[in-house]
Amino acid sequence: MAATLRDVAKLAGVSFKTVSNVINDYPHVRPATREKVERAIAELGYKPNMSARSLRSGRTDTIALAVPELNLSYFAELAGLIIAAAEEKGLVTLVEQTGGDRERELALLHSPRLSMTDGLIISPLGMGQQDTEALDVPFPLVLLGERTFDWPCDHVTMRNEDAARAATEYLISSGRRRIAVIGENEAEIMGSARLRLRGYREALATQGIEYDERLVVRATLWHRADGARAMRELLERGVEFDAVFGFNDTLALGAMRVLQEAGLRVPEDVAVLGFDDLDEAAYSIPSLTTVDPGREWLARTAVDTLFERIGRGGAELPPRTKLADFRIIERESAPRD
Amino acid sequence: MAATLRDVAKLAGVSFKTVSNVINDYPHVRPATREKVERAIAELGYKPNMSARSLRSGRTDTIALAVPELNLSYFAELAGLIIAAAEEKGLVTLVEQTGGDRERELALLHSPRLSMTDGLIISPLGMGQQDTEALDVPFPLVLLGERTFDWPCDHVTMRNEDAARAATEYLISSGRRRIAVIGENEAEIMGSARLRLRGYREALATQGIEYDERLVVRATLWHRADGARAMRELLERGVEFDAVFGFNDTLALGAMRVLQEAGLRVPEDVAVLGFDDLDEAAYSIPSLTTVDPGREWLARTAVDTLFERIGRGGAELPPRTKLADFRIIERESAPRD
DNA sequence: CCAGTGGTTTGCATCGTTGTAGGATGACCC
DNA sequence: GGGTCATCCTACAACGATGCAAACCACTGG
Repeated sequence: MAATLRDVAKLAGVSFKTVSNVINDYPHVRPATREKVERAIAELGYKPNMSARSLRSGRTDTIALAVPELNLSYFAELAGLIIAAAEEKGLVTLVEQTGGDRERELALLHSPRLSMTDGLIISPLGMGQQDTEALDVPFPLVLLGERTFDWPCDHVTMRNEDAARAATEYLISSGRRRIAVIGENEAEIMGSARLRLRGYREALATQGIEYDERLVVRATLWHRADGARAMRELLERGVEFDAVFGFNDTLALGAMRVLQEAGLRVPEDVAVLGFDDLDEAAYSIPSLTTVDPGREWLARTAVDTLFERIGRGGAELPPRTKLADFRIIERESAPRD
Repeated sequence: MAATLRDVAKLAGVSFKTVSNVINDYPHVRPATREKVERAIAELGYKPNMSARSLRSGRTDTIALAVPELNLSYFAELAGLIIAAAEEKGLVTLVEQTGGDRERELALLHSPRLSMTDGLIISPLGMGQQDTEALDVPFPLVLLGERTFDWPCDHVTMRNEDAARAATEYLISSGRRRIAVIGENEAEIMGSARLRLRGYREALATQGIEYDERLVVRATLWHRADGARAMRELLERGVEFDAVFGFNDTLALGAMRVLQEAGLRVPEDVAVLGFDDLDEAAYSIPSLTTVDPGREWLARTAVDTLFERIGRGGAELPPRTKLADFRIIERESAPRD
């Protein structure tokens, strides 16, 4: 069927190894020979067989990316950035969706499928500290998006806790006192939910505001519908509040929608603040004040970090943790004061 | 390093071929032998080497998916559905972003990278009829999302034209007469833009409404910001209009945002109708009336179609075109009357 | 007791590439 | 003219799996 090195070699009148040398830019090839070979390659439309190359060389130039769901805008935008960053390094990306499910995350780490890749970037949701051992894998691995415990691999993470504290303080400094949060999820041991909640509580404590758990609404998934549902629940509880901190933009936008349906004005009656700085946060009505967690930096750094480890000597590097800078993007839903 | 068939075989005391037979569920293996082998596999943590398997068997159990950008919610949601559908069939998915760029789309079709996959699902934007030949490729290919010309491969497409006509008629029947459209793009020869515009014009013609090109606003990319920009342009033109048909939801949402900033009420002053039925369309304020193009069906059908062609005999199947059903989802931004 | 049968296991070639080591060629110098 | 040394090219052996065909092993029946 498809042409192989040998076919090209026969046509060019050289040994098939010389063709291989041409393809791999081996320096000692006479220009005349190189040209002859290149003509033959063009004529036959020869393309190297990647499986054979991988088998022989051990490199696949492919990485795997595991995210909960592409349906979640945050992960979709992140995946897009990672795929682009990988491509710049000559890597293609294989995308897996774990649904944030611990079993599937663990299964993925042991999947034979990974032998088709040079390494994995995973954004885990379900795994907890008890799974530390599972991360001791024989291939390059970068953990993404969580400030975790002392795990034996590279992390590229955001300042969840600091950012949540800063966001809460921002709301407080703009005069809000009864700040609800949406997105709490104690099941997710290591996840952002816990860390963001902690940041929120720290800010309250620092500012001498009492923590009221009636203002905390759970949301295990962070779709827009979950934000809407959570806000309805909050309204039903009948607690007073003058601000809502959504643990991500999607939740915040869903919640904002319900607030407005209920006749509450944003930001006059209730300020709303999100987390992620999604594309759409700038275009909601009102536009959403949010935390930019440095997503682009995260994506690029994750790929760079993985790439270093894939290269030779990579296995010897000590585990590294890299933290993105965040900033609060002020928009209409929660003005500075 | 990693264990191979031979290591397992030595430990189990059988030939390495027997181990292969166990792994591939070859029927004639004595239960006792099978168990012995399985124990050895477990003990060594053996995982088959996918590159070697692919090289030998010619199958990779991997498909490639090419979309313009994951940053566009429509394609992110579509990609998520396709990856899930592929996984159900035991396939993993490699994702490429073309940026809707013709050169990159064409380059992809010739990429040696594809020899790592069993087939490609591509959602082209930049390619036109002049590229028909480029689609005559030696591997399974499914074209997605456009009603194209007579191309020599499978299409799975939506009824762009019919749906746009129905959407426009919907607006007309609700009493609107000056219907603006956002998203026109004549550069994209074969794309949805052209087809949706055609459907729009047909509806106008049928209903005896004159086509006014001042109501047509261009948008080459379909991000939210483009919708916003287009709406600003429309407002500056000073033409009257009582409805806006965005060629996708993202455009419509961006436009709606600008409308409201300008003090126009949706739907009282201007009705807004989108296309795609994104998750977020249900949660905007007001919620967005839109066309559901049958995305889930599209994703599943694309994978099924590719899968059939990957299987043996697939090359002999004639090119097929499959059309998804659409429906109009009535929401607040454009009530039925 | 041996040929025939069917289940079970094995040996060998092979997929298309790259790595290693060494052979051929010609230029250059003493 | 022979030795040395780049430069260029080639031969051969892997990489780890699967497909094919043949070998092996009970059994059975004549």
